[in-house]
Order: sequence, then structure tokens, then C-alpha cells
Amino acid sequence: MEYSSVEHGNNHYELELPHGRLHVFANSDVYQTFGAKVYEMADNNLRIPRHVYMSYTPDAHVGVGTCIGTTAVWNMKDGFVSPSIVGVDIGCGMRVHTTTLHRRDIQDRAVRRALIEAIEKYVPTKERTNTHYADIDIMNVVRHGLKGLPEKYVPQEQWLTHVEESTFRFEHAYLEHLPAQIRKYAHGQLGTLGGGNHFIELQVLEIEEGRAELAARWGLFDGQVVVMIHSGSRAWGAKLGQTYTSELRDAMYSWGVDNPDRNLIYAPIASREGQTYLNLMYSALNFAVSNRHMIAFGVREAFRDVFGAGLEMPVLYDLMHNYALKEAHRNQPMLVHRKGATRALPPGHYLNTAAYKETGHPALIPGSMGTSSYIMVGREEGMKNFYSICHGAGRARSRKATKELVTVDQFEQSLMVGTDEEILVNHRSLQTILDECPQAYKDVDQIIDSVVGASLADVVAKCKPMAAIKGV
DNA sequence: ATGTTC
Repeated sequence: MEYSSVEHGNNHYELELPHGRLHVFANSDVYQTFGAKVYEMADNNLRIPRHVYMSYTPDAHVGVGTCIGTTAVWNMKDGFVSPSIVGVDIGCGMRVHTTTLHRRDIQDRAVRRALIEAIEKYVPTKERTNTHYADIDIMNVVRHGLKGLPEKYVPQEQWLTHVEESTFRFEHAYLEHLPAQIRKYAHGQLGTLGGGNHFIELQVLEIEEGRAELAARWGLFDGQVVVMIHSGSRAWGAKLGQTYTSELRDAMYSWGVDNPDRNLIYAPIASREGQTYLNLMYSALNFAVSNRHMIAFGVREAFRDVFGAGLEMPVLYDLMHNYALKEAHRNQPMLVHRKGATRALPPGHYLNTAAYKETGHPALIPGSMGTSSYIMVGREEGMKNFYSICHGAGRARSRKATKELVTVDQFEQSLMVGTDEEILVNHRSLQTILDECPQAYKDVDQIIDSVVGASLADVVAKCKPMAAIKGV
């Protein structure tokens, strides 16, 4: 594929692909790692008519239909919505809770082991087999998000306000078109972690130099113990994604729409099919934010078992990296798809939730197991990328290739097993989660350097992992 | 990522 490119400096490249313009944000080291496949994929996405904007963040890598690390924007009035550019794990996102604990309070591995076991008791990775949360009406949750949860599951008022959205509003009449069987696992899966790259980590903060004031305003301090959660909408979103990928594929066929990639699915926002997907997608976002809320509720129970019932765990923030949101940009209503891309709004931006209007909100960026995660804040210059930054390190190689390349021994070494610095894991053997080892991912520090160098966001704190809980 | 199924 032939294309020309312009280097703007500031880790910003502009590529003229056959079907349109792609912006790439990466430092030169990361930029050089992008192969032909990600550009081919971008070009297929650029065939979707009337796109306003498309970009890759430095964590971009090949996904189904669309690369993970894509921001893609259409005008609401004549644009398209794509289940492929939302991704299969609708509403997948990050959440951080703070504590008053200091690193020294969990340095003892017996304490960390107790926390891991307590968390596993309250937060299953697959589904609950007991009758917990019988008073939660799952249809209320998918309609109203956090506001559909009984009050007793809201430990502090700020659990409802320090989130990207507490309720994603949509036309509830579309619930009539929910896939058959979608309710089957929903209740038993609320407040459960899931598998793959999803995790709960105990981390310790290192406040970035010169950022103590903002950190303090957010309730963060050096050496603080925090809990980072990465999970999504479980089977609810997966089922919706599958069903509507297939329905929209049929519609594309009937309209005679042709794309070289038959895994790239899209429909006009105004079409019946587009509207059905878009509305039901918001039910998955409500499930996802409520799922992370209930996971956090379980983590809080676990911490109280270990440290006493006086302990509170305020939420720092909860935000997503797989969705399509209606946002006003350039005085126009736009549909902003973020597939493995995180919104990072600057101080004062109107889209900020009230609690973070003045400072901008924390943008939560996970690393990989054994490497740091980051808490960042957006910059005004981020406007050039519709306020999107990376969603994490980004995969460097497939799960299969990772298992062939990396040994359990190497994985153990990267977790410093057997030393005082060991990062504890809930799994007895690392073999089952070998495809989640740090070697499967790009170097997160290079990704963060790319984002900072592009003036999209700044680092507020680095989060060092002390213990990790993973599903399979 | 997901539950189910060859």
C-alpha cells in the first residue's frame, strides 16, 4: 500500500492512506514498530464514508476489524457507528480506589496474601454461585447504571459522582431487542472480574515530581496504597457485540456495502440497525460501570476483613476505553469511538464530571503485570486527538506467540519471585496466565513517553504493583 | 473477552 506521511514533531505523524488521513501519536522508537498490517487495517476503516477523524495512540496493535488503540469520529447527523470500532468488550475500563494505608502496611507478604484471599472470597473471577446481591435488579442496572443499584451498595456518596458517567442514558424501548438468553448470566456475573487482561492490583503510588499539589487535591500521596481494577461488561456486552456484529453484517450485505475486511462492521447512525446497536451498547456501559462498582464493593469488604471495619475506600475515578460516546466538538454533535483509547479531559473542559471540572479528571492507564501503571491528566493540546490517549501498554505479540516465546521461569523473574520485592499473584502456577506476562506487552514507559511528548497528557503518579489478582 | 461447542 502506497502512502505519504508528514512528521509534525511532537510525536505526531499524519499519514495520507489511499482512503483518507490517519493521525499517529508515537515517539520515533514506537512509530518504527508499526507494521503494514495496522495501516492496512486503518485504510479499511477509512473506507467508511464521511469520517471526521481517525487516529492511533502509541499502544495501537491489530484487533478484529479495527486496531486496538483507535479513536474514530463521525458527525452524529450523517455518520456511522461500528461495533468493530467499539470492540468486543463493550465498556471495558479502569477504576482506582484510594486507601489511607502506606506501603509499609502491606509490605509483609502475609498481609498481602491475606488480602488476595479475602478479595477472592468476595470477588469471583467467573460467576457467583451463592445468593449474594439477591436484592439487585439487573434490568434496573442496565437501564440506570449506578443509580439502579440499591443504596446499601453505595458506601459513600462520592462513589456515584467520581465516575465518567453514573448513568448512560438511552431509549429504553430498544431493550425489547435484547438478544435471547442475555439475562441468563447477568445477575450472577455482576461484581465479577472476568479473564484475559482483566485484573485487580494492589499498587503503591509514586507521585510525579512537581505534581504534589494536584495529587494532594485528588487525595493522593507518596507511598499510598491504592487498588486498580480492570474489567468490563462480562457476558452482557460480549453477547450484544456478537449479536449486533452479525445483524449489522447482514444489513451491510443487503445494502450492498463492500469492505475488504469482512470483520469490519458498520451502519449509518440514523439506520434502524445503527440505532438499535447504539442504544443497546449503552446498556452494556451501564452494566460495565456497575460491574466495576460492585467489584470495588467486594474489594472494600475484603480490606475491612483484614484492616477493620473503620476502613473506607473512596473511588478516585472510573472510566472506560471501549465505547462510542456522543460528544460535542467544534460546536457539532459527534460520535467518538474509542477502541482501546482513554478519554483524558483537561482542566476546565465542559465534559468533565463536576468533581473534576477544575483540575481535569484522572486518566487511568494500566501497565502489564510486573510493570507500573499510571495516573495521568489531560492537556488542552489533547483537543487535536479528541482528548484520547492510550489505554495501556498495548499487546506486542499474540497470546499464542507469547506462550511459545516466554517461559514460566522468565515470567517469575519479571515478578521478582523469591525476592523481597516479589509481586504476589493469586495463581499457584503462572503457566495458566503465561500469555499475560509483561513480555506479551509493549514497554509501557515508551507508550507513556509518547503520550507526554505529544502533549496529550501529563503523568501525575506512577503506580507500582505489589499484588495481582487475575482470572483465566 | 465471552460462553459454548467442535
